[in-house]
Amino acid sequence: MSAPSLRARVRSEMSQEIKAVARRHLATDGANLSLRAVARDMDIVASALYRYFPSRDALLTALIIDAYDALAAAATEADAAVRRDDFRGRWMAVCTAVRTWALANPAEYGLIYGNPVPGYAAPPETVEPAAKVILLLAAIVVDAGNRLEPLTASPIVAPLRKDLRRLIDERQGDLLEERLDRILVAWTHLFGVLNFEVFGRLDDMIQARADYFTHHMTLMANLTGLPH
Amino acid sequence: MSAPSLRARVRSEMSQEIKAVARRHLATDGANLSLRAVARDMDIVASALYRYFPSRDALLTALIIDAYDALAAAATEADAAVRRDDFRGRWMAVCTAVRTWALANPAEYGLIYGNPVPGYAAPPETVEPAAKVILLLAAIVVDAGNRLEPLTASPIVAPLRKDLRRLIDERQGDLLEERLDRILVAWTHLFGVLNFEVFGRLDDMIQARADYFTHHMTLMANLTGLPH
DNA sequence: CCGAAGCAAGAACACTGTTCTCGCAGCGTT
DNA sequence: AACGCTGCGAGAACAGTGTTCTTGCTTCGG
Repeated sequence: MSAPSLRARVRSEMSQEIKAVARRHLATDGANLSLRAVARDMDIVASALYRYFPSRDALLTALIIDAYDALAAAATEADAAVRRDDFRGRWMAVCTAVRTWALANPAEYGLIYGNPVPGYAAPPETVEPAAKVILLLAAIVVDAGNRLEPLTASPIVAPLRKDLRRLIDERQGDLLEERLDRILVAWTHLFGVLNFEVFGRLDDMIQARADYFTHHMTLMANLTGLPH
Repeated sequence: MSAPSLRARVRSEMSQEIKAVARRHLATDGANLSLRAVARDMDIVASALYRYFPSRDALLTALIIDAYDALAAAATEADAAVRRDDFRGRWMAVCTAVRTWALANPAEYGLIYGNPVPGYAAPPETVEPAAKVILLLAAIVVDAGNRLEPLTASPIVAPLRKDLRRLIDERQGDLLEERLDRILVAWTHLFGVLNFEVFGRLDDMIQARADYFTHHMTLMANLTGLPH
């Protein structure tokens, strides 16, 4: 592997800096950041940005991909830091890592879990990191294996069961439909709470928001039958 | 009460039509609809809109308020159509009414439950209709009274308990903290599922989406102890 | 019937994303 | 060493945006 040419290196650094500046603008202007404004911040003329990103949407897409990757990385790292057989510890570690990242990067979180931008279709690079969190949760449950607690009965109707079966088979997983069902409930809830918290819907409702979050995700752990 | 002057009437009709056209544009352009475009659609020059709304943000605000009101109305109506002592029936009626409205008006739903717009602070007119759904759910639980099932134990930490107590007292409600806690869980979950569904995150994951939703909200009814 | 008020039109300003052209720098090759 | 190619930034230009202001016209109330 040869050393990258100087040109290539400064090009990559430039791309990174553009994204960094754009990320800063994201925090204040949300998804409608201005290309010309980030160009101004870099003492660059707006058209120069087009050497690096073919359009504003492309820049946004790059930011979205980075956000997915960063969130997935934070969650994965948190999981890896806990003893493998401490299932509840891993569960809470993943959940709070997602929350911490979301609160630290609310604009980027909003970019990936808020309103989808109008004309925009999620590029294929995002599907794998987007699935990462739920895969981590599922892995914890699978690892818990026969130590899982039995589930409170709640019948799953046939069509839904088929969807669940397909999802399990697609990944060649070893999981009961009922169990995956609860994982989906927990996953849904995780981002449900976070949307409310990050988007400010809990502001003058709940002060003990960390406790609130922990409590919710503990209930979800119970619901999926994670051992105590 | 005197009849409104002709001027006042056409003015109000004009405002309504502006909002109607804007709503149409909302569906395609999302939150960044163009004032000039809605003006064009009405064979009107853009500056004329300023006779009715002082700014684009004001128009968006009006749409947001309308959306809150419409959603609250749909939920209230659904609840009212069910026998008072059919608690689970009322619960599911409210939930599916919210879902039906959200799926029928995805753009407006995104406006009120998606990314908050950057510089924007929710006007006070929105807090009451915004709370409507959770109040309806709470009312169902309160009405169920002593027919509620006991809750699976899950300790609530002191600071969070204080928040719950305050919320109950603010409305002079008759509710245990534990019970309100579960209502909040269900409320969070309701909009968690809907965000995923409306924003397309379930698209190639779950086909039986109505079943999925019903199942989730049934689990939530169980979790809050609604009688069968 | 007349003055006041409400309204729509149009021009203007400061922005935006995007495209195109034009020079200038760095690179590899003959 | 000189050439040309390629990547880059600057600048002008275009279409479109939100917003403001001025200018007339219409409609209303006294």
